[in-house]
Amino acid sequence: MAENKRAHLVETALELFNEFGFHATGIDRVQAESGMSKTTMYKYFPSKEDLIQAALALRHAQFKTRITERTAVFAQHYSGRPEAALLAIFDALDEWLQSERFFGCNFINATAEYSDPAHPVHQLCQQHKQTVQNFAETQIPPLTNDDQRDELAREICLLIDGAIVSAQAAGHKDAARRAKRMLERLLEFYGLGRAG
Amino acid sequence: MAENKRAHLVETALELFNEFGFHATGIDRVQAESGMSKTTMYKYFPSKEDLIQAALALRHAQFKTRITERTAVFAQHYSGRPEAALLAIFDALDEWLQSERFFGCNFINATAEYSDPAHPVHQLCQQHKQTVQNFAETQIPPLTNDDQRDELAREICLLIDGAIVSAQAAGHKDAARRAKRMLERLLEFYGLGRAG
DNA sequence: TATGGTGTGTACAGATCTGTACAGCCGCGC
DNA sequence: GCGCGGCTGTACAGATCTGTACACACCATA
Repeated sequence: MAENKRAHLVETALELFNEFGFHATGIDRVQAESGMSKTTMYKYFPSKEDLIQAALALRHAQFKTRITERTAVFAQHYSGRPEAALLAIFDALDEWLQSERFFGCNFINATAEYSDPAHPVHQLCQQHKQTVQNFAETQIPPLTNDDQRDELAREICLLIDGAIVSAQAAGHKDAARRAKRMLERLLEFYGLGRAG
Repeated sequence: MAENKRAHLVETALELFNEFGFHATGIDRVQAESGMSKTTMYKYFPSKEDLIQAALALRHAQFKTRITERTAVFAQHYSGRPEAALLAIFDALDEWLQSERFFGCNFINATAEYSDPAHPVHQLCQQHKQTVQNFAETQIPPLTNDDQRDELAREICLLIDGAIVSAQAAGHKDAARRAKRMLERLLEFYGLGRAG
């Protein structure tokens, strides 16, 4: 029961932080929506800061499993093509952007509220983005040049972030599909496209 | 003097909102840093919400003049090329991302704190992004197809937003230059590149 | 000198936020 | 039954936030 309570608290906090932001979400509201007492809450998380970091850690874990799973599923649609996994990343992204309760990337939103690079929250965001880049890099089929791998991975991240923000701020819910088309053209440049 | 005071208030508020976010920045701090009394402040802006909207309006105005001017300047470096203005947009972006006090796009940050699309602040953000897209579209050289113009403009916006977030959240200060390289390859697809 | 517009300085009301204190309840092993 | 760990419920301290009130100062113009 103990870990259960703790997990439920973090999940509730994550949802609220995601929708309303970190400063705008009060501890009292997390407590009310989680349905447990303030005492219990402060037992597991001695401060709001702890709760914020736990929520981001949860989000990071959720992301890793989900992106891995969904990418693997969607990659099957591009049977045999070497760039299958890369395209599948954007199908998974599309699924997310179109989802009911999409309020942008928690980590992007967090950097908006914690601009100081020395702040722990900001650093969690940087680590998350690095993880995304690493994941993208592992999905890139063999290339002659290692620098190219790194560069392509960064370009993919740029497209991902661009799609997220286009969907969130401009309301372009089809942004992931646009990013995917852009990627396909870029891959041709790297000799990885349909023509390559 | 009157308009002067008002302008100074909005400028101070904008800087603070940009660095620390909207909810985390208190009225008292704006008042203290602006150096004027609370009474005067509330005379010009009856509520914090008014101040926020005025700050975003100022940012929007600043953006429009700056992007127009800097793009015109940088476009001269690509003398005669039809895609000159498009490339210049990313030079102007680069200048911004590299600047001392860069804390991301105010409007992206605002949507992080005001997720409700019906909220006035969120709508200001959407309008801003639409303006960017319109500006990009006017910089596109003649294309046979109007749908292509619209699509290319959206792709440019996606690259811009991606670059901003890469610089802000991942710390990739060279993101604008990466986005520009990506654009150059995309332009070849549209028959607008060096090869086209 | 009188007046009115503009701004200052500050105290404060009232709400809300984080975090603490403390009395009590419930279920489970002994 | 009894003790005890885990949880509840709530009151409250102390800080901070938005917004208001009010007395006063400055200064141009009549």
